[in-house]
Order: sequence, then C-alpha cells, then structure tokens
Amino acid sequence: MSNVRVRFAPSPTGYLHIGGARTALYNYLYAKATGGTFILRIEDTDLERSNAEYEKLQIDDLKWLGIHHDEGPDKPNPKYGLYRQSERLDIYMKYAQQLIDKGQAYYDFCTEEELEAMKAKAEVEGGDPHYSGKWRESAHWDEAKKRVAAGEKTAIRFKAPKKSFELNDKVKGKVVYPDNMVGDFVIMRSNGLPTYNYCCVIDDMLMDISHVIRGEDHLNNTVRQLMIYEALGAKLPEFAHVSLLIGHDRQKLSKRHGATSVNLYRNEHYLPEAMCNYLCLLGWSHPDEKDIFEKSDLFSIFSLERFSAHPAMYDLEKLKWVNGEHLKKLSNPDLISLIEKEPETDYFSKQTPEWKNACVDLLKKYAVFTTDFPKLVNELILNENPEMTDPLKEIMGWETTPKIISYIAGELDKVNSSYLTEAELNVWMDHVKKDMAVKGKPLFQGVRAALTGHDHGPDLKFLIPLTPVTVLKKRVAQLKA
RNA sequence: GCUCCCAUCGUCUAGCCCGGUCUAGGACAUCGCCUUUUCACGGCGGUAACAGGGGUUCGAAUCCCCUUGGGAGUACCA
Repeated sequence: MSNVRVRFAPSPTGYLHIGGARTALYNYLYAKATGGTFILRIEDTDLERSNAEYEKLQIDDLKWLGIHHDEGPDKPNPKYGLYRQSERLDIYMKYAQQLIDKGQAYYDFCTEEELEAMKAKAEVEGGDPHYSGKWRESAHWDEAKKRVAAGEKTAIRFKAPKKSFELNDKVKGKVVYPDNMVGDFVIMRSNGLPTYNYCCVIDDMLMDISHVIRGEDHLNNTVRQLMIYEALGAKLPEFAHVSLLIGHDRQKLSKRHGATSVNLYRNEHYLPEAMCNYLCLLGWSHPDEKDIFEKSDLFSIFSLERFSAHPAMYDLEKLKWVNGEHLKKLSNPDLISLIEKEPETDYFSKQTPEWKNACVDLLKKYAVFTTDFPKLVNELILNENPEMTDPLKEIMGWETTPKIISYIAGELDKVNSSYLTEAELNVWMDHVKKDMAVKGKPLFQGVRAALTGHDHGPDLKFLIPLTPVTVLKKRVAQLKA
C-alpha cells in the first residue's frame, strides 16, 4: 500500500449532491490508481444543519455508485481515532490551546453586533473588512484568560500572519494569495465547536492525508488552511482544486437546476456505472479520448494531470446517452434481471427465456433506461388499442391499406397458435406483394399499420413473432372498424 | 466593491506545460444523405470553436501583458 491517503469529507446536511459524488469519485479513483487509501470523514460541526439520517443516506448513495471507502466512521483505523468531527472535539480544543499558548490565537469576546459594526465601518472607510477588535492585542490576553477561567464562553480566533502565501495546486498551478486577503478568523466558536477551515486542517494533518482533492469553492479558503498548517509546523499535503459544476445558466449547480441529488437518479434507475462515467467526463478526460468506460478501467490510468481548470456545465442529455451506452453493454442475463426488478414487468417475466432474449435484443436498441423496457413492451407488444395518430391516418388513407387490413384480418382468423412465426409473416408479405401488387413503402407501412397500429417501430420480422396473436387480432379489428 | 481562479464548436472536451505535424481532433445535440423492397435500427457525411487587442518569434490555439466575459470566495456555514 502506498502512502497516498485521500478523503471525501461531506457534511451531513442534505442528500449527496452530484458535485459531491464527483469529488468523492475522483478521490476514490486516485486512491485506486495509486494503491492508496480512501477515507470517508463526516464534517458535522454545524449542529443546526447536520443530521445523522443524512449521513446514512449519503453513505448509501456512495455505495450505490460503487465508491467504497477503506476507512470511515463504520471502518475506523484505530491509529486515526474517530471519523466524525463531532466526536473529535477534544482534539480541536487541544490544538487550539496550543495556538493560544504560542500567541498564534486568542480569545475573542466581541458580540455579533460589535463584529457587524466593525465590518460596516471597514466598508465605509474602504479598508479590508477584517477583524480589528481589541482582543487581538496581547495586552488584553491576561484579562481574557481570567474571564475564560471564570467560565465565560468565548470564541477563539486565529491571528492571521500579515504575509502572502503561495500554493502549488495540482489543477490550478501556482496560486498567490496576497497578504491582505484574510484577517483573523474564528477557529473555535463560542459554542465549543470548531470551524471548517480549522478542523479540516487538524484532521487532514492527524489522518496523514497526502492529497486534498476537492471543489474549487475551497480555493480561497485554502490560504486560511495554509496559515494553520504553518502555525502548527505541519507538513503540507498536495492540493488539487477541481473546477465546479454549473447549470445551464452558468451558475453553480444547485437545487433550482432540477435534479442535483444522487438519490433522484437512483430512483429513476440510472445505472451507477453510467453516472460515474458521466461524472468523469465533466472536468476530467480519458488519455485515449474514450467516452464510455467503467470505473475499474480507470484504476490504472486515473491521474490528477487530466483535470480541466474551468467550470463544466451539467448536461442531462449526454448523461442519458451515456446511460444508454452502458445499458447496451450489459449482458442479456444481467439486463433481464434488471428489467424484472422494474414495476409492471409481469408480462415480460412470464415469458420463456427465448422470448425474453429476443425481446431484449430487439428493444435494447431503443432503450436508454431499464425502465424503458416495460414501457416499450406495453406500447409495442401489449397495446391493443393504438392511438390514431396523424401519420397513421395518412397510411390509412392510401388505397392499398384497407385491402391489406382485410386480407390480414382474414388470415389472422385462421391462426390458432399464440404467436406468429417469421415464416408465416413472410408468406403474408409475399401474398400482398405478388397477388395484391403492393410493394415498397405501401407494403411495409401498410402491414405495419395493420399489425401494430403504428407508423414506425422495430423491424416487423422481429417484432411480430414476439406479439401475441390475440393482440394482433384486436388491433386489426379496431382498424377495420 | 475587493480578492482568487478560468477562457477551444450550442454542450463536454483533445491539443497548450515542451510554439511549426492544427486549413484545430473526438463525443453529445442538431442537420443531411445512404442502406435495410418501410419507419425509431445501422452506416456515411455536413454545419459549428481557438473571446478581443497588443507583444515575443521566421512562425502562436499554444508563451507574456491588457481588456472583456464567466466562475468562486469574502461567516462564530461547510
């Protein structure tokens, strides 16, 4: 096992988001590609919004996608302790205390109103909206410590060094943070919980995280984290800030863009491999420019070098296409068992294995989802009362069509078997062609209309032998009327 | 506002790091044609992009600067 240790660190404040799934996938693939370890850490320090139920749902969705972690709350490595931040509070406090002792952090008793006023004042004066309270001056620290010793609740603020920082990001390259970018920031809230930019660093450091692969929305935050690493004298991991997903309006992908949580796609029976495949296409590219692949195909070739640096627009059309391609790659037995899990597949399930195979071979050309199979079976095979559409009316208007219909109705009456064979159909076709002198379009469209009640569809020679004769009889009878 | 990041077809992208092989390649979508004596299959093809301006160079999609545009951050959220 290599020294590569990566993590996905979601907040359990909602369902697993498409964007979250994408970063999780990239971390997972990088671990696989390097023989490293993929860690799941739960960042539940926002008490108001965090919810254990969401944690469970997110983990379920990751499992569904086939993104499995090596370490996590359910698979702890004793060396690294617990994997929920809410269970590591003593650790954060311990390091915060160290920072205070070294003068790199201080207690801050400012109220919300004072903070607001500070910001408003800075805005008016055109200065940087940074903390300028009295508590940052060491002259007040003894007083602060006494108040804390007396049991007063207080936030702990990190004393941001006035200097610029540089980051060599694996995706963005060299990033320079000017020295006035951030002011002193809170690391421990007055309710005793740590803030993201602080506990994230403590955990990444303590969990020996080697590569931080995350969304670009964290790129600006990173300077705060760099400061903490420096104050702690900790070794820096590599960073890779992946560009964000955007919607059709080019804004950060969010709920108002429609289906953005993974569970929605799961409910609509998208194939998990297709989801992963498509997510890889957004912001990462296959070295051989392949579009369709499995996660496991990437285990040997996934690399941080092939990320694009600009936001990618999430496009449902292409996702659907990818899903269809994965559907076509499935073996017939696998596909059949997936289809039988869909609702309304009673008819399908009752057929013979030969029928199922032929049906799947025929319909998978037209299907994008497994849910399309029952729909197609209902529409193409079981529907006894096809709708009289405009194209169908046109075909009915041809002078040869009524003759074809009455001929076929007559022939159908003589059929006693439950299915027609391809050979029997060919005899009828031959008759219409030779004895009735109908050929080409009127022939095929006429017979199709008579037997299917549609103006288009799969090849008749494959479709008709799958359709019950009783259904064919009803359709013809309806058209004759 | 300030700061950071980014910029190739409508969309996802290859190419950029290491300038010539790029009259810029692929995929989705779209359009057209062909074939299957029909059509929703299949095959072939078309439309369509280096944001603009300067510079460096014999030569720039590729390197530098500016402008414009887009994204993100600016919390006791993550």
